[in-house]
Amino acid sequence: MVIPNIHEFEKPVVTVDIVIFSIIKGKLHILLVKRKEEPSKGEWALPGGFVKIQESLEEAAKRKLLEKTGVKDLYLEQLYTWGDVNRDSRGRVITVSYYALVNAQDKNMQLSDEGAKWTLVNTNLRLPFDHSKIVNYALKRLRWKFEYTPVAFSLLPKTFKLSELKGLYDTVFEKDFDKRNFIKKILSLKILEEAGKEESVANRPAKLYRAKENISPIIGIV
Amino acid sequence: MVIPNIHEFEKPVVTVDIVIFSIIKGKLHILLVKRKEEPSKGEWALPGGFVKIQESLEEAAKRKLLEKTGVKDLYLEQLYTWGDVNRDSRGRVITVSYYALVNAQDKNMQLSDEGAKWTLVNTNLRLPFDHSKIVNYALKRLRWKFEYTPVAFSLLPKTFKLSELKGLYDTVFEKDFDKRNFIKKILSLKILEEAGKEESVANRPAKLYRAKENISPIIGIV
DNA sequence: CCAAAAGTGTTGAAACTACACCCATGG
DNA sequence: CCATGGGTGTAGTTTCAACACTTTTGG
Repeated sequence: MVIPNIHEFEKPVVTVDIVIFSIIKGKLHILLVKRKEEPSKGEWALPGGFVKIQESLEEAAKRKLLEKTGVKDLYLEQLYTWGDVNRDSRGRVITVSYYALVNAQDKNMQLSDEGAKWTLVNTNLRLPFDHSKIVNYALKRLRWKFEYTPVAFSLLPKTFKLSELKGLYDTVFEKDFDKRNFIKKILSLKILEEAGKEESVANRPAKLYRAKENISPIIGIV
Repeated sequence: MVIPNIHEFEKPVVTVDIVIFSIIKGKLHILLVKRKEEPSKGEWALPGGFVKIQESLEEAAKRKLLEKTGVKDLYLEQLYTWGDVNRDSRGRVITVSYYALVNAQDKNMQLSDEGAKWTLVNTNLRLPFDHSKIVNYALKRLRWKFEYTPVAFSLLPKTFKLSELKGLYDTVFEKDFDKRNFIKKILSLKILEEAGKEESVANRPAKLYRAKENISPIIGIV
């Protein structure tokens, strides 16, 4: 068999960059890391790195996630691939961006080192490279996913109160949904099942729910 | 300034592959080209090729489109990036897939050569590499876009009859939408304006419409 | 006058919005 | 008994789905 030499071409470098979302104190945050190398050394940027020749894109993203957060099982989805010629001063670098949802209560969760921090999401974050664009894009996608799929549960512990779920939607959409309508809508989807009650709280204890096992991906919540 | 040598890593090859949709005789087709090289030489596959070191991903996709169809201005959108380690027998090849919508009535449209053909879309196309997966993914995205955005007009001539627009939705969704409800819905969106009447047809002439200039991207049609 | 495609309204069902008060618990 | 957050129903409005006949034109 003739195998043409596809390696004659000058090749770009391929990286992955990840927007890691989590809820900290009820607010939406993303993980940033302090860059250890030029360019933009010392600045806070999205975690990411080179794709090894023997790992798939998703494997590369998972490897980075594990390194930075210690968390293995989480929601991970490809976002978009950014390939402008001059997006990186070191040369031609194409980056495949991903976003991930991690549950901050996860017991395995721990930031790798002092060079990582959770930052409140807002659309005016100033980040190096085209990372601001990537974050804004991730936020759009996250909202879309929340609206049409049951992805929200990835940001919550296994069992949760409906008020926590509503709070999550409130934060993600920067709205204050109507409590009664929200609960009505969610329950009508039949994707939740009851999972006991809150205990020893200083007020009426809330019912707990969990997501059913095989819930369909498209729901249409908002 | 210190510029670390990011070129020490073994680098993958990056290509673009394009799913080019068009409507031929009222049916949804995609463009396939006959491969001139191994692997899968002689088989029909998606048009695509290497990304040059000095062009963006989108430029690469546009270049390929122009080569294959002669059409310059069209709807082009990135789909997904496929990066499994063994997706190409020649070595590590990452492909950024795009889809494009071309209006088959476009006067610039002409297939480049005998090595290209329009093929009726169905979900059982057997194509080399992971191209079948890419086509199915493109079809999903196309439906979503049709449902929520006014992208359909990219597949029609500048002015068109509502029955043509409905026919397009019928094909894309493999349904037969109700004529009255469809027209009601489309007109209620106020994204169309009247543009005269059909002439010299053997039946009642239809009103023609065109898409307004600045229509918002999200509509919710179906 | 015939064939062909265009055009046009109504009704019942379902989904959505807005809105305010009582309940259960711990301290 | 008080403070805190949990829980619940209705009515008006809008959107959606189903459905069939008449109109205009050229031949």
